[in-house]
Parts: sequence; C-alpha cells; structure tokens
Amino acid sequence: VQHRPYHTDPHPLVRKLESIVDLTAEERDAIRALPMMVRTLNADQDIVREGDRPSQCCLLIEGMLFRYRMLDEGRRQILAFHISGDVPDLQSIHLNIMDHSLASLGPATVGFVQHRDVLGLLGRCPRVAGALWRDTLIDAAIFREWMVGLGRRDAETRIAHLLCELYTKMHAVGLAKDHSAPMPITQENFADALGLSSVHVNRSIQELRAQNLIALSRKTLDIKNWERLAKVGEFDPTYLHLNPERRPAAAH
Amino acid sequence: VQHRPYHTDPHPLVRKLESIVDLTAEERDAIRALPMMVRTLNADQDIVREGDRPSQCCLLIEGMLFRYRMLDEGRRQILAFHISGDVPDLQSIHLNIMDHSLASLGPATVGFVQHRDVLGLLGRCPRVAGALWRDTLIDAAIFREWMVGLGRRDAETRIAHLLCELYTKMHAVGLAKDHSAPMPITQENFADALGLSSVHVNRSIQELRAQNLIALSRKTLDIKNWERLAKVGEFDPTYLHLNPERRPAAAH
DNA sequence: CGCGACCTTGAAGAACGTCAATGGTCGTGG
DNA sequence: CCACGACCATTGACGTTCTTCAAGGTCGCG
Repeated sequence: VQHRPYHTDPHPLVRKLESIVDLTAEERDAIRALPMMVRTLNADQDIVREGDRPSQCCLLIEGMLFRYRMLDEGRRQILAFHISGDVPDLQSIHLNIMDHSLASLGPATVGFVQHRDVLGLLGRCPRVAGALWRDTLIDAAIFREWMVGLGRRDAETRIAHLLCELYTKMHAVGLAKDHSAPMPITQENFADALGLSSVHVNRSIQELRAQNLIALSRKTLDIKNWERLAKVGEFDPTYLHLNPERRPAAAH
Repeated sequence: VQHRPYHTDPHPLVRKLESIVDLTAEERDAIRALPMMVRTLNADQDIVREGDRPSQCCLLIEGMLFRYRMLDEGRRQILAFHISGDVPDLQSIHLNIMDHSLASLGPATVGFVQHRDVLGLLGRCPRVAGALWRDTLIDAAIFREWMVGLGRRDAETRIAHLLCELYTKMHAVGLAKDHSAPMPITQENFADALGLSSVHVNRSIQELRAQNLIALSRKTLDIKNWERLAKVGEFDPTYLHLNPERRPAAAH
C-alpha cells in the first residue's frame, strides 16, 4: 500500500471527460491540478465498504474496479464494473454513507481526491460539474439496463449483453479496439454480476463460443462476430449515451 | 387531456424537497413560481416514451407513475415506481434522449415544467440544485437495491422488500401512516417490476398473507407485522438515505 | 513440481414459467 | 336494482431454466 502524488499525462479523468464534452485548457489544468494521492492495489482489495463515510473520492487510473453488495450465506451482487477514468464513488460527495462496497478486480492503480477539492473544482468549472453530473446519470442508465437483464433476459443473453457493454465502454475511451479488450473478470465475477451461478455462466459462455461469437480466455475477450453477438445480447447502445462516432464500428 | 396552470399549496415538490433539506422562504417561492402546465391522466397512459427527446420535465402531483422498458414478445421490465413530489424524468435535462418510458399507474395528475425554467431555478438556488442532485443519486441507490433483489433474492423476499420500500418512501413524505398505504399496483405490475411471472407473484403474496405479514387488496396495503416483513424482505432502509426520524417506527 | 485459482463436467433437484381455465369485484348502463 | 363486461386475482398441471453438489481438469507461478 503506497501513497504518492500523481502528475502524469494523460490524466485519466481528462481523457474520460473529453469523451463526453470538449474541455478548455483551463478546465484541463484545473483537473490536473487536483491534489491526488495514488495507491496501488492487489486483486480483490476493498477500497470503501458499505457503511463507511468517506471524505474522499476514488479516481480509477489503471485496472478495473467493481461495486458490490454482500448478503448472508455468501450471496453477492456485483452492481457495476469500472474502467480507467471512472470515479465510482463520486456519489459519496452528496450521500455521506456508503450503501455498497468498492473493490479492485485485478491489480489496479487509483487516486484519492478529497471531497473539498472536488467541490472546489465543481464550483470553479460548471462545465466539468455538468459533465460529471451527466456521467452519474449514465451510470444510473447502466443500472437500469442491468435491471432489464436481471429481470427479463436469459443467461446467454445477459452474458452477451454485458460483453458488448464492456467492449463498447472501453472502446469509447480508447482502452479497446479491433474487437479485442482486456478482461480480468472471472466467471464467478460474471455470475455475481448477472445473478447466476458460476456453473451456469460457464455453460452459457460455452454456448457463445460454440456459435463462434467470442473467444474469452484468461485475461482477454475477442469478439469474433460483433453484429451477431449484439443481436444475441439484445444490445442497443442508446442507454450509454455516447457520441455516435465513439461507438464500435458496425462492421465485423 | 387538460392543460392548466397550477398554484395550489402544498406544492408537492416543496414537500418532497423538505424531506431532504430545509428550504428558505425564497427557495420555496422560487419553486412555487415555476411555470407549470397541469395535466390529468387516466390509468396506463404514456407520458414520455423511449426514444423521445423531451424539452420539459414531469412533476408528479397526485397518483403513481412508473418507468419501464419493453422488449420483444411482450417482455417488460418496470424500473421504478414514483410518488407525489417525484420528478421521474429530471435526467432528461442532461441526457437528451430517453432510454426508457414513463407512464401513469392509476389515474394521476402531473405538471410539466420546461427544461429552461428548471435550469433557471437550479442556477438561482444552488441548495435546491444540490437537493435534486441528491435525489437522483438516491434514485440510483434504489436501482442498485432492485438489482440486488433481481439478481440474488427469491420471489417472496423480493415482494416483501418492495412493499417495505414503497411504504417507507410514502411514509417519509406523509402519504402513508399506521402501516397502511395506497397501493394501485396490480400483481402483473409487481411481476414486471420484480422479474417474475404474475402467477408466481400471486402465489408468493399468498405466502406472505398466510404468515399474517400483510393484507394486500385491490387498492391498499396493510402491513400487519412490520418487523417480520422487513426481516423476510431483508429490508435495510440505509440505501434510501432518509432522515432517521422519517423512517417508519420500528414498533408494530 | 506442486499449489492455488480458475475452469469444466455430470447428475439430481428446486424455483420459477407457461398455459389455460375459473372466480371475484367493481363500475357502468339498461 | 340488476346484469353485464372488464379487469384482476386465483388455481392446477406440467415444463424449463437455473442451482447445487461434487468431482476432476488446466493453467500459471513461486
């Protein structure tokens, strides 16, 4: 567990926000000037836990994070996966108690920013505030889409949909291309995100492989047929509210 | 379908926001001064639809609304239920295309406010803006809680949880008391909200009745044993981020 | 080379869905 | 006031999807 300041380009938050709005030089500088303590995490380490009252937010620099809730008897629901540039606990600025936990998926690098510094930035840069506000609304839209899957889609469709979503999000910020994406998510993680057992996830993934839609190995996803995967997954990217030109190409 | 201005007390948005923050007289006046066109709706009428690009927001004055998404073959997922004082499509200020639809559950009265007027209010009253932001974050917290239910709870638990949530929300704004609440939600609505078939909802409700936890008839819910219902439903109201004193009394 | 983490497989059972018919209740119009 | 229709709740029989349990198998890494 190390803590150190961070001042390297490209700043992940700048990259993320510029996929939503164009920033002025001043706005970019204001973001880069945010005091941030950097910390390196191993796999499966909690960052904030349900019940905590954090005084800082967490910016994901590298790796993936996930949010989750635990129930008794080991039942777990994963609520979201996050990629570089996300601020998964931005809500803690306005809701002082955490109603879920946040942890690293694989090894990850995060930066902590004090709430007061974030609030200062939001006050000084209304357009940045707007972009972050918009981003939390997109988060909520993703929650809704997951609800649709959890409530009304079968296992194979849920998995295909999630893979399309993850690829699309990574593609939008430049973390994936050519229908290939880093994928440090185990089948048990998928199960907990999709409300399934890991056994059934395994069998459903094999279905997708058998149809030659994907290759999904230890740490990477390769989409072999984007259109058909999107069709099987009932994937319509409207809910991600991306710029059209940031969506994956329709062609295989 | 009628349209007329609205100037009556108590203003539902004032009542709702005062359950979150205390408002000054100026803030109350600013809200009451919002130009609003009132419309009366029958049951099951769409207000905005997936794909629309609205230029106004909808304030629910009386009755209940719900948000939903349709899939093919009649599959439907209800995403949220809303009560008086809610602004279910506030997000349309920042996300210009609707990714889901909004409709009335029973007969309802709503007021439409132009985006530009809402934005004016938010600019003039930062604390109102903060309260509304907080409210959309609570919405997102409710989505997460529903994801937990859809993914990891069985039918009986899901229903009990939803009933606890609805009663608690209504209680917080004074729409329910004495463990009794208006409930214009059909079993088919419950099914579409909980990711179940209406047949299975029916059988699970009968389970709850048999344990003498609830009486649920045409239009009202009576909770006969709050503690045990909350226990069966694994209900912990933390995620609603209410003032502690606005929660239902622990005693039966 | 051995250990731990993850993936894969088979068999049996539980939870939930589907289909189809019946019954209740409420408002409405004759 | 009664009869009707619409909408909703209820019931039974039967299928399907998914879970659980338990046992290997594979891969990477110290």
